[in-house]
This record gives sequence, C-alpha cells and structure tokens, in this order.
Amino acid sequence: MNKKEKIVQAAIEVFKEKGIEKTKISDIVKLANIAQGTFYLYFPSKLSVMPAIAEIMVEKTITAVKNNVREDEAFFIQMEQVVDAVFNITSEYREILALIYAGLASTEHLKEWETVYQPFYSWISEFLTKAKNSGTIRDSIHVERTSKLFIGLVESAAEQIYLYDTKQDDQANIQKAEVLDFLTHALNVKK
Amino acid sequence: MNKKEKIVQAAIEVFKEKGIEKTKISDIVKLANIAQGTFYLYFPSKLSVMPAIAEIMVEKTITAVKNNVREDEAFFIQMEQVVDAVFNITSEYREILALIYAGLASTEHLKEWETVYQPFYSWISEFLTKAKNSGTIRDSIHVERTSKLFIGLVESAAEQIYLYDTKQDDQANIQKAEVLDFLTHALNVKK
Amino acid sequence: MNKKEKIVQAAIEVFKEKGIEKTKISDIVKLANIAQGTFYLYFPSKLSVMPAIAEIMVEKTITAVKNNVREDEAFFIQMEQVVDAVFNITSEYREILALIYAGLASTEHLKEWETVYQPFYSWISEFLTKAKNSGTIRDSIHVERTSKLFIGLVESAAEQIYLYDTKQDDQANIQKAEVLDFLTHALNVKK
Amino acid sequence: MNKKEKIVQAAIEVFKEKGIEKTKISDIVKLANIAQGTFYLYFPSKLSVMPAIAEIMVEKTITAVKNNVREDEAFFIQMEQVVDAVFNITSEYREILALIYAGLASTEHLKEWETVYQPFYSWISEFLTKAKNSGTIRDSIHVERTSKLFIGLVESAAEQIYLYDTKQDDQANIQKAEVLDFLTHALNVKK
DNA sequence: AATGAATGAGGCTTCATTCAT
DNA sequence: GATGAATGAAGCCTCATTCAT
Repeated sequence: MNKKEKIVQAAIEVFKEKGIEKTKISDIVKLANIAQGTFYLYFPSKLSVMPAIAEIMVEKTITAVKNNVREDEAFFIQMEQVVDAVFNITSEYREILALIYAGLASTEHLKEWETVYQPFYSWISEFLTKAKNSGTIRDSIHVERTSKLFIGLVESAAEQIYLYDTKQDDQANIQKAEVLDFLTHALNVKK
Repeated sequence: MNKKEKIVQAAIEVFKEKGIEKTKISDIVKLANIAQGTFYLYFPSKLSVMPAIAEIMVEKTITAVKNNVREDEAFFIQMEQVVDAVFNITSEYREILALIYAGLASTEHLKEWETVYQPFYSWISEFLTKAKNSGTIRDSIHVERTSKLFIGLVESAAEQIYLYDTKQDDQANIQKAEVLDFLTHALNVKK
Repeated sequence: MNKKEKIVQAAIEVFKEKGIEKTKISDIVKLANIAQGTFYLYFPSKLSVMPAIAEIMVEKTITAVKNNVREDEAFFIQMEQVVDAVFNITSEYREILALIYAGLASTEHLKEWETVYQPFYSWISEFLTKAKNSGTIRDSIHVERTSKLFIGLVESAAEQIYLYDTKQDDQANIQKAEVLDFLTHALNVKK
Repeated sequence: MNKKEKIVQAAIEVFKEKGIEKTKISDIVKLANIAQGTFYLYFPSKLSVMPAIAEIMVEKTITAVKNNVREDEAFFIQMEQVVDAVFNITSEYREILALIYAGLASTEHLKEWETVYQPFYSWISEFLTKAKNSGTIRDSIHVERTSKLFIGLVESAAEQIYLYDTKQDDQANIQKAEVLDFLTHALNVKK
C-alpha cells in the first residue's frame, strides 16, 4: 500500500476511535507508521483527508449493496436487500458516517459530496429503471430524482436508528420494515 | 438580551461564518461583546453551545411549519405547506443546519439530538393521526414511526438541494414536487 | 517595567548573545521571564522586535553623543568627541548594530530605518549649523545633507574597525584620527 | 553553467525575492532546477552561499568602476565617475547588497568580508596614490586608510538614497553632488 | 555525481482556561 | 457577576538533512 492510502486508512481508524476534533495528526501518522512530515506531503490538513474517506465509504456502500442484492430475486425482495445493506453499512460505520457529515460540512469540501455520491445515485437509478420497465413500479416515477429521495429516505432512517438512537436491533428491524412499507407504497410496488 | 442569549446568538453567527472547527471562543466573545472569561460562566466549552443552538433551530422549524399550514385546507395541501416550510427553513439556515449536524455529531451531545427533535416528531405525528382518523391516508400507517420517515425524507431532500447543490430555485421546485408525489403514494393520500 | 519593554530588553540581550538566526522566541521569553504566549500579545514575530530595538539603539547613540560633547569646547574638539562617542557605541554594541542591519534588511521594516535615525540627523544638523553660523566651517555646507554624510562616514569607519576587523584598539585610534582629518578637510574646519 | 554556479545564481534571485530569513533551501534548488540533495554536494548551508555571492558583487562593482572611469580624464572627473559607478551599482543591486550585509552579519562569515572587499580597496588606493603623486590631492593623505573612508562614505551615501529612501533620482543627483563636494574638500582636490 | 521521497527534531503558534482585580 | 491580560500546555508544521536508488 502506498503512503497516501496508508494515511487514509489510518485516518478512518483514528477518526472512528477518537472523533475528528480530538484526533491529532500525530495519531494518524503513528497508526500509519510514517513520519509526521510525510503526512504533509499528501494532505495539507486533517480535514482535507475527508473527501478521500468519503469516497471510500461510498465505494464500500455500493459494494455492499451490490453484493447483497440477488439478481434473480423479485424487485420487492431486492429492495429489502438494498435497505438491509444500507442499514448494515450505517450500523458498522456510523461513527465514520457521522464524521463525514461533520468533516465535509465544516469545510469547503461540501461541494465534492454530490460528486462522490453520484455512483450510488446511478446504481439506484438503474435499479429503478429496470423495475419501471418491467412494470413492477408505477410508471410515473422519475428515476433519477427518485433515486435521490430513495437513498435520502433510507439513509436518514438508518441514521435515526444508529447515529442518534441508543437502543437498537429490534428498533432497527421495525424501522426497516417501516421504510420498506413506505417505499412500497411510494413506488407503488407490485408484489 | 442577557449574556447567555448573546453568546448563543454570537456563536450561531460565528459558526456560520467560519465553521465549527475554526471558530475560537475568542471569536464568539468578541462578537457577543463580552469578556473572554464571561463565556465560562455560562458554557464549559465551545461545543456545549450546540444543543442550545439546535433547540432554537428546531423551534424555528416548528414555528415555520405551524405558521405555514392552514387549518382549513385539505391534507394534501397542508402536506405541501409542510414541505414548503421545511424547504424554506433549510434554504435560509442551511449553514447552521449543517453545523448542527457537524457539531452534534462530533461530540457526545449526539444523544440530545432526538430529544431536541421530539416536538417536531410529535407535531407531525399528530398531523398524520388526524389524516389517518379521517381516512385521508392509508390505515396501515404507524404514525410515530412514519413521522420520522416523513421528516427524514423531506429534510434530506431539502438538504440535497440547498446544502450540496449549487444550482437552486427551479431545482427546488422540481424536488418539492417529487417529494410530494413520493409522499402521496407512500401515504396513499386520497385527494 | 512593562512586558513590552521587558521583551525588547531581553531580545537585545539574546540577539547579542546568539545572533538572530539562532535565537528562539523561547529564549527571549525565558530571559524576559514571561510566558511564551505573552510574546505574541506584543509582537507577531521575532523580527518585528527589530524596529523597537533600533529605536533604542539610536536613542543610546544620541545620548552618548550628547553626553560626550562639552558645550564649551571648540568645534574641532567637539567633532572629535562626536567621533569618539560613535566609535564607542559601535564598539560596545557591535553585535546589536550588525543585527539591526541584518534584521531591518531582511524584512519589510527597512523603511522605518530613516524615521528612527531622524533624531540623530537632526542633532548633527544643528551641530553643523552652529559651526557654520560662527564661521568655523565652510559656508558652502548644506547642513541637512552633510549631516547624513557625516554620520554615514563616521559609522562606516567605525564599523570597518569593530564589525569586520578582528584587530582593534590601536587600529581604532588610527582610524579615528583619519576620520577626523578627513572631516576637517571636508568641512574646511578652522582650528 | 555548472551546478555550483546555478546554485549561486538561484540563491541571489531567491534571497532578493524573499529575504534571507524566509528563504528555504528548497526554494533555491527549485529555481536552480536541481535536486534537493544536490545542494549539499556544494554548500553545507544556506548562509555559506553568501561569501560566494558577496564575491560576485564586489567583482561587479570593481568592473563597473573600472569601466566607468576614463583613463585620460582629470582626477576630479574620475572621482565623479567612481561615485557614479558606485551609485549605479547600489541602485541596481540594492536588495542583494542589503542581504549581503545581513547575510554576512548574521553569521561567522563576517570576517571574510574584508578579504572579499580587499580588491576594491586596492583599486581605490592606487587611484588615490596616482593623484597624490601628481599633487592633485593633499600630500597628507594616507592612501590605504583613506581608500576605506572613501568607499565607506560613498557607499553609505548611496545606501541612504537607494536602500532606505523611497524617493530617488533627483535625490540621488543631489546626494552625489554633495558627496563629491565633500570629497573634494576632504581630499583637497585641485581642479 | 545526482536524485527527491522520506524523515523527525524542534521551533512556532494557538487558544482554552485561569485569576487577580 | 464581569473582566481581560496572562498563561503555558499542546499540537501544528516546517524544513534541513539523509540515504537508498
């Protein structure tokens, strides 16, 4: 692994562990096993690592979704699998997700966010397009715009559970079911 | 205005201007026109001001929603008015909202978030309950849980436009229409 | 003594001792017996102390000259006393003088130099005016401009001895005599 | 051009641009278009380049003086030509001259200064010797010592104009005339 | 000889926090 | 309660120097 990747990986770990505010650059380089000065060859500041981290997280999310969705299943089941995957990722990486919002929000990197998310939007768009073409969801769906609402809804639902709630698990299942039901109606899914 | 309020107002301004990470307590006290030491009589740290800010913002949101919704209108129209209000608030206070997420996320104050949001959830819950009782939306709706999805959906949609997008206005209207349509189906709204 | 003066005095000492390049701000504050952070309440950097030091040095020079010149002596003798005073100051504070040149030269403070020197120019101007009025020096002398040449000549002569030469003392006396002779002719001094 | 010369030339440029204190070795090698490590094959430190620069400047000065002085002119005219040449050099290279003083002053290289200047002193000595032998200047002149005063006077006069003054040109001519007059009397020049 | 990525010691600077007034 | 000058711990960041290629 090259030094830049090492830094990003280490930053993810440390941010997760201590939070952004309390993370020192010395923590990152220690974990990355490189010299303090080397950090500055690749990033000008602690926060400038955030977009790189965000990119990786979106990649992870897309990969998880792809891996979780069975090609041969019905749309409704696949939708459930998407929701499951997003909930799982949110659960596993909630600290990092929270800090991505924080990190991107507290800097000028905000504008990069949409770009980073684009591949996920695209995947969901195509997912919806197929269902729309096969008549599984209502024909009035605008797939691009709905893909953003879809992701926004599922992620905010997952965050409500994992980021802000202390309780979990059973709550998560209820919330998932609710989201699915909500989506089923919203998209007018034929089962 | 008493000193505590002065601090909160100044903190909102400065956070908005410079972001949380880069805001110094000295910036806040300078704008609040009080002495450095006075800050510590009211708050133990920079981030401990966040819940107070969040509270104000949720109050603003609820007030805006209440003021925007006409009692005598049909549910569908009212729903549109709710969406409008949330979009407006998000547009007007997007920096502060972003920093609230950032500020709460980057601290231990996260758990206070749900508490702070509770009044808004309650209001939407009641709003849905009335519609459910009058048969305007499908009977299978679980009002408490759906209120959270409802708010999560609308806010994430608004954020997609105002926080991350550069373009606006026309985009906003399209997004609003999309959200309404999405909700109409999700809730099975009878017009 | 207030903190600012303390810093200037300490800076003179430390610069003298270690040179500018090798002086750390921590050295200055240690000697001034103040906290590291206090330094920055008064000066933004190590070099920004230089003009304050230069001012003090010019003051010292003027004082030394004034104290060394006997009111009741002939102009030629007084001129000798002036040269003596400048040579003495240069000898005693050669490191500081060298670093003033260095410090002012290596920054943007260069322009302040003339302002700082003005009082010395004025004193010599008046000194020459009296001699000119009493017919002791040639009438064609332009006192303001000549005062600058006078000081430039004497100081560069003194620097040649004390700043750059390793040998001293006997050299100094020869140089002084030479300067005096040079000036005597330049000004056409009647003894 | 070999690497060593490249370094010296680049150092002159960068020192001129940013001042000594703020110049990094990385700046020099960047401009010299060589690798960081290569610098150390030729110089042990940033300041050790200074004597090489000083030498070049003195060479430039002597060359300028030699080129400007017409063999067949009267001493007084030649003296004017010397003053002109020194003023011109000071005007053209004032930043470098300032940094030479600064650079040599702030190190242990100070002692090398006199050595570097020796050729210029020698040239002026000989210049004065000829005038003395031909009876053009007073017989009491000690040529070696006077050469140093001569140079010191003219350079300090030029520096007062070009290093520290903002105004120029017309000022320069007045100052030159004053210096000439001063010297004429000091040396008792017969026209 | 030349390179330039990597190093890490150490100086710079900030800024939360204190406390005498 | 209010003040704000002073503090100094702590982290940032630079940049001279090295060394494997």
